[in-house]
Amino acid sequence: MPSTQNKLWTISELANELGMTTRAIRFYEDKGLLNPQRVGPNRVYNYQDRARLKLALRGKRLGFSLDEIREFLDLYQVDMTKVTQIQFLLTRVQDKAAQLRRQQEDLAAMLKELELVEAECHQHLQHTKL
Amino acid sequence: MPSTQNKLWTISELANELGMTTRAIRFYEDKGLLNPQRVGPNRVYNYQDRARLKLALRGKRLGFSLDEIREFLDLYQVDMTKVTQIQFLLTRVQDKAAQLRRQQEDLAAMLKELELVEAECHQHLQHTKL
DNA sequence: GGTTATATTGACGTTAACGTTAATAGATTC
DNA sequence: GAATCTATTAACGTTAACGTCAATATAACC
Repeated sequence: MPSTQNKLWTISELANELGMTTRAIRFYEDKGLLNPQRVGPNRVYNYQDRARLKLALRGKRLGFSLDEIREFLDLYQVDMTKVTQIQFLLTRVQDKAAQLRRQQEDLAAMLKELELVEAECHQHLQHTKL
Repeated sequence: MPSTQNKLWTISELANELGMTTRAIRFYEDKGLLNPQRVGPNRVYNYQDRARLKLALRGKRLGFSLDEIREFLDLYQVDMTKVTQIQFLLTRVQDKAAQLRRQQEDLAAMLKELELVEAECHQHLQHTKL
């Protein structure tokens, strides 16, 4: 039974789909974000690799460094049978979440100010129309 | 009548208060983010300069480049008497706002996943306690 | 079987955002 | 008035995140 999970991608297929270069993908591998299988010398990416890469790109859009993104991705690699590992994971997850909530506040503040400027624009344009 | 608006800062005062280096502040000036008065050769910052710098730091926390931050700060420098300038400003403000809303979605998604991981942690820890 | 397409590693180049001296000058302190 | 503090400009150094060749190998096409 062929599942969607069995699909495989070449490096340029992934690069095209996700709007990045093959160079960047290899660079991310150097930095420990990915670890695809090989077929001979060639890299081959599975569904999980692709998911990790997408998560990485989201991290980039949010302004995180590749080091931070690797830390983030590592949160999904923890052995959930070992209690000490889970406890460590928990505190790191909570730290990251707190950081993201601060970032949400920054974002909200920035948006609020932009909306003020927008309203001001509309006002002035209304005035000149009269 | 002395207003809070008349207060002035030296470069190292600002740097200390905002948790950055004087080098960074001068660098931001090179990039056109600031333009403080001078007293002799020395820079002197007023309330507005300080506000701009704070906005810049918020932009940094959100992952924007100094170029993007300058564009953003320039939105506050528009002559609101000239209709064409207002119209141009309006579209740029709306573009920026749209970008921030996409970023909000990314943030929300990331937080949601972290909260899932957190819940999973709690579950596993509960199990081992029994 | 020669060209074209796609892959690899390796190495050097580039841009952003500062850090880090260095050399200099005015202000303050002892 | 010698030393210390704070400021300046200028210049070179550094790290991250890739871009851009170059040399090479395999696969696919005609």
